[in-house]
Amino acid sequence: MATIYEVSALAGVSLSSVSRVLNDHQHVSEKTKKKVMDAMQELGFRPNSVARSLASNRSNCIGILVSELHGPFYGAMLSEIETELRKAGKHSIVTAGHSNEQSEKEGIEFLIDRNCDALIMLVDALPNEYFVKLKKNKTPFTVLNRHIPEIEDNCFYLDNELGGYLATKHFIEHGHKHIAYISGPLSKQDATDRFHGHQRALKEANIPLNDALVVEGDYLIQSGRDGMASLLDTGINFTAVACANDEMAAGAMKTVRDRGFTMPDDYSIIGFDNVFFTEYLYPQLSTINFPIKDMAKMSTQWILKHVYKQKNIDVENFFKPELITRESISHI
Amino acid sequence: MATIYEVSALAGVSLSSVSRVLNDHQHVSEKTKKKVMDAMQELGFRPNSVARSLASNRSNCIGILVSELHGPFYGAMLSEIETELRKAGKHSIVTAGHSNEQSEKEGIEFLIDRNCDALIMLVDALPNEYFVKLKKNKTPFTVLNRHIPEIEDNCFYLDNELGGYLATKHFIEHGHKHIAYISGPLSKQDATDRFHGHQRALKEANIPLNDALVVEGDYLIQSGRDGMASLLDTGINFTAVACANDEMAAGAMKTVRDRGFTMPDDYSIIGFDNVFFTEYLYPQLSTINFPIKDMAKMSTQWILKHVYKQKNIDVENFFKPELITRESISHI
DNA sequence: ACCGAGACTGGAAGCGCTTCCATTCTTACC
DNA sequence: GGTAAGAATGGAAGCGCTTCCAGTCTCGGT
Repeated sequence: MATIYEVSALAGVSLSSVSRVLNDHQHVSEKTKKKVMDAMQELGFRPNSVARSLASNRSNCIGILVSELHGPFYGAMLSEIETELRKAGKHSIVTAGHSNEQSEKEGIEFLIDRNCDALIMLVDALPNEYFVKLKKNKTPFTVLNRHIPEIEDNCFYLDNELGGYLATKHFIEHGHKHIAYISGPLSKQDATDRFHGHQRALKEANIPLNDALVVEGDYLIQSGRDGMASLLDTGINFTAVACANDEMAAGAMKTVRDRGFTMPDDYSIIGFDNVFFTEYLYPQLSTINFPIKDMAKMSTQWILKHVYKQKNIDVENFFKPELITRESISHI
Repeated sequence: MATIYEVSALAGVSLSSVSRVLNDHQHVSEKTKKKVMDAMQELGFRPNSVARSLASNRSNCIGILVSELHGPFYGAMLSEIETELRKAGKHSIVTAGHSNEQSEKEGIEFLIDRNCDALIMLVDALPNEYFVKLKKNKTPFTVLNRHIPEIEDNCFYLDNELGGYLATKHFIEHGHKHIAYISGPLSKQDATDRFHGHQRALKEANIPLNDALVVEGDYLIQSGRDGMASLLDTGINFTAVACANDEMAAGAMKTVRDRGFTMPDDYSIIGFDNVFFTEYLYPQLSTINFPIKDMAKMSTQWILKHVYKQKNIDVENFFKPELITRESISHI
């Protein structure tokens, strides 16, 4: 691979000049610019981005840390960020944190050590204080699906409580009074928020919360199956079940069908997130939309604005969930 | 961020010694090792990986190029690779090629320019010759889901023809004689291979191929819906439809149901790939297993063996598909 | 013709690390 | 005690680029 030296030699100009045209600096005459371009062309020169990054302390790379690389939710997010970044001529380096404090930390350090210009993170094990401290570092960052009061501007988050409320309220409006709930892991903020929304809707309708009708899952499909099974096993009468995410809803639907019941006649179900496969399910799953793509896009806008100083960018940190009505809920 | 200079000063040893302990070289006494470690600890030193990479021409990073960052198929692959790599203390830099020749090429150059030690690619726009040429470069690589005869060792691929054969043969064994086919984009090798398998199974059973019962899709769900609709609209009698991937199968199922038919009684359906959501569908989709995780894992093993010289690694390039029987196929 | 303000260009010092080479220190052994 | 092989260390030259600084050139204005 040719280096800038060879280009400079072939073009008959100095290193600095080559560097200047490489970086599109002002104060380079058209003549030398052309000479350099031709030489680059001839040599098939491609700048070594590692060297550039070392010398300039700039990488044009954004580090992305998500819990997992698979799954509909993270997939949508990654894809959106990558697309937006590429439009702006930036690149993404993505790594996974596996919902584990140690490996989340390693991931962040890895990205910083690779000289990323900024970070976009969606993680759940690291505590808030970590991010508050991290802000003292030089690498700017953004946090998704999390509200950290001390660094609000860096956060992009959804009103999860409202989402939970909307879901259960929708059931109530359809005449349901006995509503079960399969929650996410209550150690996570979004899970508790969603659950609180559920409780608020119940309270508003003067329906007491029946603890026996609440089970805690882990956001994975199996826990939806198991959760629904144990709900059914209680023998308590209920007609609807709100799930804290779509995966668990899919699991619950499976159990309902395995037990010989139908949906939505015997049981109405609602999910949360509105991931792509909710439309493939039968019946199609009503759910709460989590505008992850919008949030992902917005967080890259934030970076374009704050890190690369692009103008005319408006940033919005707070997002509202919306009810998506499909076929999984019946009137009573 | 502290540099190696400060460590060397604090520890009272030379730069070289610090570097030696950093790289776990032989010929460093326990004493100086300890001094250096302590100094690093005290300064919270973290090596600048960009500088290391520039100086050593090694990055401990593997570049990964996939068509898209979302989707069940790529997600599974990315996740598997990242996990395997991390186990070996390596990192991944992932980028997307968007099934577009230009941007695939850019992606590859980006990864090479970032000094990746090796590449893992799953792309479909770039022609075979590109990879044959690429092999002359210094960066080793691996290609998934593609058989390029000239560089067979670098390829990890599935017997797609066999998969197509297995699917249709399964229908035939269940008494189906009128079998429709929704293919992938026939410009892609895997799509034509799968289709050829379908044809072979038909031929073997002395069933003539009815062109009117073949539609070409693009592997996306909508084309499954549309494909099934136009199949139904032909008015030709058929009882089963083989789809070249699961997404299109999900789309086809949707159309079947929208038209008021049931599965598997009115129509039997089979997919291809065995992505995670096939189990969520109703009826659960029978399909052909594409061992993408195994292939992803194997290709990282290849890299560990050839790039990082790890021993005791056996590499297998060729994978066999398997039939997964679930609920979407009836006997006739 | 002269001056100064920019425009343009080149030189050279770094960015933070690795690694080759040379030097010094140990140790085992005769 | 002397020697040589090998272990341990330090010095210094890069890796390929950016960027500051200083010097040269150009040109309009007087």
